[in-house]
Amino acid sequence: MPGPKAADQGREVRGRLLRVAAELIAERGWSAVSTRVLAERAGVTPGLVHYHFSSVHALLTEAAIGTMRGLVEGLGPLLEQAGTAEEALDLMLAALDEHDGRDPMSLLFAETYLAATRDETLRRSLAEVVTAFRDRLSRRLAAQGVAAPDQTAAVVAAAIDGLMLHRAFTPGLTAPAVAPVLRRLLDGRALT
Amino acid sequence: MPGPKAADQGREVRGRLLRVAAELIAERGWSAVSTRVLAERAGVTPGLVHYHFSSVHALLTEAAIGTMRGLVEGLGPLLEQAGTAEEALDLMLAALDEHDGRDPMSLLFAETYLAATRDETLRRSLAEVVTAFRDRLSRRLAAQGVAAPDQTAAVVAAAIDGLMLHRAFTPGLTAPAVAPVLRRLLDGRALT
DNA sequence: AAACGCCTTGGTCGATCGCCCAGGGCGTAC
DNA sequence: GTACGCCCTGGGCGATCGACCAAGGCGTTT
Repeated sequence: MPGPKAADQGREVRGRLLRVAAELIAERGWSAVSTRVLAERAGVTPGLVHYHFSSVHALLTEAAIGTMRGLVEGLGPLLEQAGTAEEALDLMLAALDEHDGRDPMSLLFAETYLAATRDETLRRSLAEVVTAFRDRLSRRLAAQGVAAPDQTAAVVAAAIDGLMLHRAFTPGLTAPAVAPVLRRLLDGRALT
Repeated sequence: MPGPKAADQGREVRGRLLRVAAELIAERGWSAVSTRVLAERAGVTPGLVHYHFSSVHALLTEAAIGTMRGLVEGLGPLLEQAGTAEEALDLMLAALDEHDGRDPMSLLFAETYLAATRDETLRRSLAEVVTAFRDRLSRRLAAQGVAAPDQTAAVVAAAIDGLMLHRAFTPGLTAPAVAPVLRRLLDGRALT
């Protein structure tokens, strides 16, 4: 058996590289994250990056998907606690208020969306994460009698993402401003 | 006076570089468009790029803003012709149907949004283009008695953009599927 | 003590990057 | 016919890129 002490340190460094990668994707953009900058910020030498990961792209993929999955799965339980559909929407609006389109998490999402259009593997992983969240939201809406819950959940999720993108260059787009409009999306109770 | 013939050819090459740049932003991503690839596809030598433009970034900015402005201003008159708010929404849905999140135009928009978060000048130009369109849509909605037209227009525009992004990895998100849900956004006529 | 295994270092490879510049082609104005 | 102005070429600068590899540190197992 190899030394467990060294193995622990190795895992720690690997995790640090993943966290740094998520930061740098947001700061510099997916394709501008380089081996050397990653290593420097993680406090290791460049060679280590290709020891722990098969390529920079693989590191970025694991970092992005892992971070996004963590956030989405953290949001899930909160969604279950929401009594009404309006409360569920309020939860999404709170997320909108925390992210102005230029913060690390917003940028990580947007960068990953774009990178996914050019990489089949990433696209599948991303679809998994987003679909899982959308299904949770859909079930929540269905339980509240909202019509066409799947489509409604898809539109709400897309609208929140789109609003974050637009907020980056349209400051006035705050949660309180758009909340009344978004609430109309839940008004389809008597329809099909 | 210099030869008008040479000047015309120069303008032609400049325009070709702009068109090629818009293509490559979509194909490779904003920060992965290089001097040499631009020149090769435009059928000129690399040196010409820095003759017509001060930098690659300046070329990309002019190409992106120009293309987006062209599309948005082309959509404007169509919006004016729309009799009802529902018809205006149908126009947006038609745009959604033409773009699946992985076509050149969708990617150009998304890439420019992201690049704008890292460049003040680009951000301002982009805000100008998007705001102009949103104002047109807002006036159209206001004329139809939709409540909170500004906020509604902002949400509709953001939702369409967000849906395009999501369509890239969620194929089922077609215009017919989400149309009934989006139509609820226009139902705020009796409210504030 | 010797052998083993994992983590880590530091340097090097060829390729590519943005940008610059000396010089040639060519039509127009003197 | 000579000079001028614009367009364009091709080569070259230093910097940076992803990936690779030989060598060493070090705790664990024999």
